[in-house]
Amino acid sequence: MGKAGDQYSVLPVAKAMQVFAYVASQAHDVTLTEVVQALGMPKTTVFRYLQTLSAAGLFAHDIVQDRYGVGNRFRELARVDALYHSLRSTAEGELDELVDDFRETVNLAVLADHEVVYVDIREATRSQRFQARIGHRHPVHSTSLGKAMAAFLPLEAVERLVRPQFEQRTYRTLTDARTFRRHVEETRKRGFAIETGENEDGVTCIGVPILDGKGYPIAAVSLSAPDTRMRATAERAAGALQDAARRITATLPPISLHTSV
Amino acid sequence: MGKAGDQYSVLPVAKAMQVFAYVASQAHDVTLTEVVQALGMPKTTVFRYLQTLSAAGLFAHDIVQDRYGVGNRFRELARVDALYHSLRSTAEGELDELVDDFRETVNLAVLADHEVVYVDIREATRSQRFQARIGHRHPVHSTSLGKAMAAFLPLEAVERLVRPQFEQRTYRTLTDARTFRRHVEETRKRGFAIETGENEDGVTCIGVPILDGKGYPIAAVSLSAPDTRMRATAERAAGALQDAARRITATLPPISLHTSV
DNA sequence: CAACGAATTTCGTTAAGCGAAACACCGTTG
DNA sequence: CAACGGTGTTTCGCTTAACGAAATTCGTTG
Repeated sequence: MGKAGDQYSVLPVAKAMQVFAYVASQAHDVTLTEVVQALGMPKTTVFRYLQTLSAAGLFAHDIVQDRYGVGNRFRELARVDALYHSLRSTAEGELDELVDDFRETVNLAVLADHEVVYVDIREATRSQRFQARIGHRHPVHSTSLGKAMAAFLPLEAVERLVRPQFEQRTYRTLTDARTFRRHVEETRKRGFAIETGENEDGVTCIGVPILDGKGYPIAAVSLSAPDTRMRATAERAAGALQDAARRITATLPPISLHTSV
Repeated sequence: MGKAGDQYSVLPVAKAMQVFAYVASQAHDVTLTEVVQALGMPKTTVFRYLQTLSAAGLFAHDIVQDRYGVGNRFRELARVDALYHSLRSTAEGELDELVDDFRETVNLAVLADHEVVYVDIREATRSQRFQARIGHRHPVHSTSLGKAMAAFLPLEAVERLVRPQFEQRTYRTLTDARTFRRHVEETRKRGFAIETGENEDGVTCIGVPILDGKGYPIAAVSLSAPDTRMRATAERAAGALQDAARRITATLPPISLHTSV
């Protein structure tokens, strides 16, 4: 339990985290003096940390009883993390199998701020020249990942993604709202998304959504390969991706990001 | 989102919590520069916070990829909080009903560090002179709460509670290991615990355990009243407490504190 | 191999975190 | 009713240690 030390540790932060850990692990809401006695820190210091953490929303300060407990913001963060953690850890095995099976690049992504964010990537092939990286973002309209998720969003949510003029990534990129809506609609009926050189010249992608317990698309998996190689395996790929997505859905915790908050 | 401000806020802590919130809400593990760009803080500062939070175990630092993500310690705290939060919020209504029904003091407690810790208390009657307070602790051996939980613990765990000589709280308090084991055994057979003036002169308590999904006693509820008044209602009280405990158990999340870690 | 981007390390400045102590505010007690 | 003990809040100087610019290392890329 090195409280200080680690060369670059910021002491106020480290100590505040001790307070945090203490409060979070108590079954009851705590008082200032209780924390002081438990951790042996000066009263003023603990007071300030409790105030700071409350102001940040991680704690809730019950003014009436003068007690501090874990706050909603913390629970919200924990909920989101639990979902994403579960997503990544159970997706891991599925991604591996897909790579083994198809020897092509496999992507896992979520939707954030109207963009596709890559969460995990398995590269089977050599030239990783133009591959995305974890954390990188691509547009919704030019990726199979984006279209797969959009297709299973409620209509209002889809409309919030629509732009009068989408960014043109390649000469094949769809750029108008009308075409985007049509692609989304086709994807919904088909059950998986196809994107052919719309995001990157010469690269075709098949994407399927990963739905949470409530049927909301929380993420998507895709297989991407050069057009030439993809043509033969597109159908089988779609099936394999859908199977993987279903299995991932099955192990997700029963919480939804869309309903909460 | 008052980042600073609140009179007593400690800036390093407040800013570190921004970093914390950002990292926790991303679906992927993040890099230093990603956080820097997202939050607009100086590189050095963010670096130090990431180091500090990693040292505290709240983050996990993937050295290979140089990425930071939520750590196990955070998840552990979140798990504990979720359980206790659920316990308290669903117990609330039950406690109210018990107080309404019996017009006597009702207690909710957990076991921590070999002691009974009061988590919630409803006082029906006037003289709150000697009532416990939230966060206060009482011995296991002298309370119905403690005996109720001990009775449903595995034997090794019970033995860890045994002392050669227990504290004598009243002239009726059991003080030897032998008697304690006998009480625990009787409580297990009976299904609820009785304590008559062993913790406090003239006060009788009936306690029942609240079991988690795995059958471990995570908490206990008790009804306490003057000996005289309790005699008549003891049987009915035990039944009502057991019903309440069962209902609380049913709504608890499917996590156990005893298996994890 | 040069050049870039990203993470670490150094270092001097100065702001601000710190904690003792004083203060205010109960609820309690004799 | 007044004194008390225990809590939370506020003040106030001291000095520490947080800060961030810049330099450095490291790895990657063209």
